Amino acid sequence: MDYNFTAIEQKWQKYWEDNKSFHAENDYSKPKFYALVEFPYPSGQGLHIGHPRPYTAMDIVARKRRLEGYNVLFPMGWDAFGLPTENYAIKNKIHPAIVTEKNVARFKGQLKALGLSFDWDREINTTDPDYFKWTQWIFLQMFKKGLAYKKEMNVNWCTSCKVVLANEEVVQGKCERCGGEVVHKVKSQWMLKITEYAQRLLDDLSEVNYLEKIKATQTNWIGRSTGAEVDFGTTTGDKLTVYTTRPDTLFGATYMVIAPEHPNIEKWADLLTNMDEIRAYQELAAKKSDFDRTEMNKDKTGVELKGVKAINPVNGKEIPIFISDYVLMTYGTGAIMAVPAHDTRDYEFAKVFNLPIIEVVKGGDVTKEAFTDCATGIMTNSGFLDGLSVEDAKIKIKEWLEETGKGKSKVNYKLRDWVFSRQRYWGEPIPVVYCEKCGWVALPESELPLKLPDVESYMPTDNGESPLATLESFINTTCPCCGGPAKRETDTMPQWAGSSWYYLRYCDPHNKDAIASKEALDYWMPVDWYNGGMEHTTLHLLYSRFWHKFLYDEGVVGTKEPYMKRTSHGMILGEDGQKMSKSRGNVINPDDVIKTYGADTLRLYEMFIGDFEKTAPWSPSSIKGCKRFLDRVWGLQDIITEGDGYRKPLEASFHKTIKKVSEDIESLKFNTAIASLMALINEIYAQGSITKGEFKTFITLLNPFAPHITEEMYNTVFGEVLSKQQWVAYDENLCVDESVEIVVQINGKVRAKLTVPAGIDKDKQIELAMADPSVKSQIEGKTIVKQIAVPGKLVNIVVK
RNA sequence: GCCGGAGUGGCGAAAUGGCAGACGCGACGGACUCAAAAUCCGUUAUUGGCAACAAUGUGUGGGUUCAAGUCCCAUCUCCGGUACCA
Repeated sequence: MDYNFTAIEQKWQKYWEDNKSFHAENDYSKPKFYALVEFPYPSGQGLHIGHPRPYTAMDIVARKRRLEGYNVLFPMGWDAFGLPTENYAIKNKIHPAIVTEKNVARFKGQLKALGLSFDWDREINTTDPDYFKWTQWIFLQMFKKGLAYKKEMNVNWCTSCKVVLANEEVVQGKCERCGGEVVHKVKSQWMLKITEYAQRLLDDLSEVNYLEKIKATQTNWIGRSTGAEVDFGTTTGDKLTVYTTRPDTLFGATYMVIAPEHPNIEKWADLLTNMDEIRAYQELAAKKSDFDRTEMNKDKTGVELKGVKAINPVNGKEIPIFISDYVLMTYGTGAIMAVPAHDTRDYEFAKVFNLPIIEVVKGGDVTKEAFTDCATGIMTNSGFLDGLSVEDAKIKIKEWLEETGKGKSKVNYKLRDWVFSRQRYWGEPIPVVYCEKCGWVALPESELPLKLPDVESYMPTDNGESPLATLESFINTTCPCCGGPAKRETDTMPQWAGSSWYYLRYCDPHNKDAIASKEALDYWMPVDWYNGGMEHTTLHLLYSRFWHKFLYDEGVVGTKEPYMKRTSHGMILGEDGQKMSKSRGNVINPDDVIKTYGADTLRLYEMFIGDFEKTAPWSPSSIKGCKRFLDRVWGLQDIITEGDGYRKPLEASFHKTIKKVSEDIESLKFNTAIASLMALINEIYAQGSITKGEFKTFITLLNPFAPHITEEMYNTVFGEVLSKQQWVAYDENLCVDESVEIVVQINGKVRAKLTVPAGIDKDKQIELAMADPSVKSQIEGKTIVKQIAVPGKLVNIVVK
């Protein structure tokens, strides 16, 4: 009963392509549905076996929506700027655009072989100048609004390759490519002020339907905290401002710590008597990579600033100031008040440097450890706060700070601005020039897109500049503002740029005058359902929400949020339960699977493999079960009989299965949807035949999962094209069998099973249970305490 | 440390508080075959029993309930993310 899947799949893929079967119409009167999957990075390795999982899932949703009568937009494109292509180009001295073209062709062929119902007329590519023109345009709008700015930043610098590395290229403190030592180096970088949108990015999570874990991850990443800024005086007459979430513990502040990079150190240089020691510590801290700094976690180090003291504003006491690398310049004010009694890090530091520890909240034992879990405690040793609860003390001290002008309430975020520069070739050029007279100036829009020039080598320069920096003809230009000589920016944008707005371009991908037409955006946006990897939650997903909100403020888009619903899929692991990798030798190639079993089987198996949201190991033997199922489906053609409706013994099963499949697709429970179809086909084979009406329903339900075989079979039997038909309906009333089996429990243990008519009421059910001979004998001579009945399910008789 | 998530047969996994193990894989037995593959039929949580059946069973220990894989408290292990964030 094997079927020729290769011929059938090629036939229907060609039919869909020739007939533009999945073309999203620009008919704005129809109800729309916008289904989106993350566009892939077209790597040289070709499609990974993990790619079809989310793609098939959303393809199923898209196909079902079309059958339900929606105008569906389900597009695909290429996120093609990026490092692997550039590294390949460097190594093989070939233009990255050529590598990209080759990789895209391969990926496209592979995706088409999966029978995914993308609208290929809307294909986009982030490296296409007609596309990145608008990426650059958005950057310019941000630049004009002051959201893009230059800043001196620490970057990762490989001392061996002499290049700037992205964080992803730094593995365990070493360069991913050469294993060389990676240190920090200060470079001027373009930054985007995502922090300006922190509160809105947080607030508007309540308006979207994302998985809870996605919301939680974004919330934690944004990291809002409330507290106060407190001004400490110093013996120099300057003030030193700290941020704290625990202003209530101000009386317990026995010393201060500032970041090694804190600007006040330079200011006080003349007063400090141990400057040599301080300098040495600063150098040590600067040399440390992020890796070393976290490794050094255990032992607190630091140096006291001798010659300057701070004054605790609440009691006028003079306290010492230290520098230590556990205080970060990038968070809060780069300075902290240390309350060793109620903060673990401050406690450790105080122990090392033998500093006083004053308990200000009762309840712990501060001679042994810091008492941090003290939200319900009572204040002590705290002057006017004594006797108050921590909660009340927070309010009172904030009032005091505001009244005395020594501080104020303050909200802080962990979220930091987005480092937007890359000293690389294969990215969008940043469309600004530097003029001695006018500073940084935006290119006029008429000069967009600013294309990448051809260069000799794609290798970054010796001092870490982009390869573009070697091209005098590219760099030297005139200032759009004053007409004088100016130099172009040679940094390019990060890979995240092109993917931050790509979903908008799909709405109107060939528009020459705008990102997309207003009508197209108003009709298609927001994306109704966006599925993608959890790993993009704090980067791509957050970045694109940020850009969308900016475009909303600019009046370009009409919705506050880009995506209404966001779900996530689990990874597919190797047969050994490990991540697939060449070195482990557990990689499965989708081309091989399609050749052996066909695309329908691959799709079905990836959906059947387990809970869509969880990781799942690949199983070469389990996929056979899915092929076997499709062979059995193919065999239905041999047992078709005339007839329209559902025959009695199968009627309830059909209605139940329609319901189950319809609902399960909506909640991503593809595995149980398929299981119910398998159960149904077992019932059909037990009957020995299937009517045309039953066949139609079965084939339609299976169509989103296995589109090729179902198109072929439908076409053979009915002479029509299934993807143009309608989804099937069920009748809730007909989902119940005429009679059902119930269990009779005695004291919670199953003692008998009865067949009763459906729709039976409680009393009747109890009556029937009590009449059962085996039940009768088992409760004989005992006292009935209670009788519980769940109609259609069970009876429980409690006896003593 | 903190934030997520998960612990159920030989394996992948199912179960609105109501028969634990649907569906699939594998294994075992049978049919077809000269034989094998494929296919079809049957069995398959564990223990005891020829059997009807009984007892046990969802990481561990408690609890709530007529009834707990599911709810509550505690605890262990694993996976993912994140981390001197004041």
